Amino acid sequence: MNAPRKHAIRPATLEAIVEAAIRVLNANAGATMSEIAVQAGVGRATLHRHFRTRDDLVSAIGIRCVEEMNAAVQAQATAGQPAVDRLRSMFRAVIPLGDRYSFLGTDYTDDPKVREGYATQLHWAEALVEDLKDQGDVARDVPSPWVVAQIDQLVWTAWNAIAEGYLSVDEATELAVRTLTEGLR
Amino acid sequence: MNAPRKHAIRPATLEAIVEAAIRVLNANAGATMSEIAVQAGVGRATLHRHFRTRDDLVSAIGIRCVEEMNAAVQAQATAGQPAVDRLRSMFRAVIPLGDRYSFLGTDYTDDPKVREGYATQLHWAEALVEDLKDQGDVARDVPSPWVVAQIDQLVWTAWNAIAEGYLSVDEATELAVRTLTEGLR
DNA sequence: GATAAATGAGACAATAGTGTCTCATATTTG
DNA sequence: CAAATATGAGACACTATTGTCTCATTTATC
Repeated sequence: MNAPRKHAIRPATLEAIVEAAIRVLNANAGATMSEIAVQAGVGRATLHRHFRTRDDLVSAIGIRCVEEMNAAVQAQATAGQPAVDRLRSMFRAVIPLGDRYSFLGTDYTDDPKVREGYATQLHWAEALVEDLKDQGDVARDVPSPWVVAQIDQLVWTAWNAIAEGYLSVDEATELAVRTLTEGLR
Repeated sequence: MNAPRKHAIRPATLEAIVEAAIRVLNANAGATMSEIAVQAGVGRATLHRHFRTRDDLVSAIGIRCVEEMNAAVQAQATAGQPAVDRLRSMFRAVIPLGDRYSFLGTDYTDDPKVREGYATQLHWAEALVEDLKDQGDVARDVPSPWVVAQIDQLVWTAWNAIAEGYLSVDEATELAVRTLTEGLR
């Protein structure tokens, strides 16, 4: 089972590759293996040793990002707090990840695990929206898909605001919650 | 000046190429010239005859989309209506264009005309936000870049809702205005 | 209908990226 | 320190795409 296969990867190397791939692919969805290798500070051959093809690499980091997101989301989902507080917690946990998973929207990986992870997120978001409606934080006549989409977009807007430096994480989180429930009036 | 150069393009051919390019590139930012040619129903050589390189073609349709957007936006900006009504008119005009210019976000063209057109839009949006604040439709303590970003995102969310068929253009427009000002409570 | 020009189809070289391999070097592990 | 092995560097064949060119055919224009 745990046979020491040839070309086991060094943790530091794997980490460098994955982080570089996330960084580079978010900046440019069509980035080449060479670019990623350079940014990771490893040889191009090393990339191919551990991820046979480019698609394998893209899938791998897709899976990683989705799992990261789900972990952040579900860590907040357990508490028996009011729905708005869970929404706020979720925003605060997910917003800082904005720059890591934004490529998932464009560089769509067909990997079933990515789809599955995304479906999980969607399902959780729908449940939260249902709770928000129950509590009267969101009106019943608003289609749930609209609310879910809005939450998605707010994460991105918030991360952008932080990246551009005109809001702190807490301010952006608060403004996101406010935008969704009360609007900007 | 107007010397009849060789290889003047036929209007129908140009139209077919541009429309196909917009369609194909929105679906797949990395689409090849061959794919575009097939979708346009023209030979690949014809593409290169009128757009020397692939970048030229991408720039050209980038410019076209931005100009289209600006035309739609500015047609609504003239009237001396209240700010909210202008916001609503703008949404109704721009939302249906969602599927044509969404690629501008990803397949970023460095063309100065695209940048310029985008800057124009941004400038107009900022002015509208200022008016909304003056009218009390948007609170003064909300950073204007946040409001502008929110408007941007709402256009995309609204178009998506229409594409997925759960809202009409009018419903989506109304919901967008409502989301921005009153929130979803 | 005759002429001119735009187009389609295909051949072509050039380029860029992928994936494989080898061997010397560096690093870990005992 | 010694043995094992992961890595870096580079060569290599292969593929896909780009951009150019030519020539026969279609389309527009007079």
